[in-house]
Amino acid sequence: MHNKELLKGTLTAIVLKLLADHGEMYGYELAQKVKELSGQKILIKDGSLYPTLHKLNKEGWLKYREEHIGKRIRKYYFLTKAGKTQERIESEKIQDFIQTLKSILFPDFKFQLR
Amino acid sequence: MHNKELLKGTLTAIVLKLLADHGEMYGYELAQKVKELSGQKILIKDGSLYPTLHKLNKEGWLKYREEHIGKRIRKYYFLTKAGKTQERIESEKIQDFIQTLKSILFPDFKFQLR
DNA sequence: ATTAATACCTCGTATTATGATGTATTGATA
DNA sequence: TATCAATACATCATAATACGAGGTATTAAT
Repeated sequence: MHNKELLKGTLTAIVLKLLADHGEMYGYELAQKVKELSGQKILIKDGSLYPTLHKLNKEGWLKYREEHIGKRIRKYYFLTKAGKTQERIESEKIQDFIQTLKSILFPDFKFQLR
Repeated sequence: MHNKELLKGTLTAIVLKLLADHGEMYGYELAQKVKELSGQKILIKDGSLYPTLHKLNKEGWLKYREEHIGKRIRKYYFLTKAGKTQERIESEKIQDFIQTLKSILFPDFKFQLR
C-alpha cells in the first residue's frame, strides 16, 4: 500500500478477521496471509504486527498457545469469545467507514447496493 | 465517524474531490459539505481543515481568492491544474485502498464489480 | 443582552504503523 | 561448507496526521 496513513486503524480489524476466518494462526503466518489476500499490496511489518497482537491479547480478544517446531517457537493465536464479538464490531466499523467514504468520494453511486 | 484513526490519510483526497466537484469553496463550507454528504458521520474539525488547506496550498494544488462579506472574510479555494491532476491520483488511491481492504475483510465478494 | 452559528487561525497531543535494531533457527544453493 | 534468504519472535524511537484546546471576531436569532 503506497500511502501508509490509510492503513491506520485497520490492523486490529484485519487480525481479528483473519483469525475468525482461519482459526488459529501464528504471527508470521498472519503477515503472509495479508500479503497474499491483498495481492502483495498490504505488507504488515513485524514492527506493527507483534505489538498489535500483544495489545489484542491484553484486551482479552485473543489468546495463544506455544508450539515448538524444532528449536523454533511459534505462537498460535486464536480468538476468545470476546474477540469474536469484537471482530464483528470492527468489521462493521470498517464497512460503515467504506460506505461513508464512498458517499463523499464517489457520490455518483449513491444508491449502489454494496 | 467513531474511529478517528480510520480517517487518517483521507482528508487531502476529500478536500481535493469536493473542490473538483463543486468549484471554489471556502473552508467552513467544505466542512459543512462533508458533514452533509456523509450523513453527519464525518465532522471535519477546524484544527484539521485549515492546516490541511494551507498544506495543499503550499503544495501548489490549490489557490484562493478572498471575498469580504460585510466585515467577515472568506477564502474561496479552487484547484490549480496540478491540483486537478492530484485529485485524480488521490481518488484512485482511495478506491484502490478500499478494494484492497475489501479483499481481506470481505473476501466472499471477491468478484464484485465495484 | 445573550447565545449559536459563521469564519478564520495556531499549537501541543494522541494514536498507530513503521523503521531500525536485535536474536536465533532453518532451508537452499553455490 | 559457507553464505544467504526465509522463518519467527521481539522492542523502541520516529513520523504522519486528525484532533482538542485555545484564540479573535462578525452576524443572526431569541
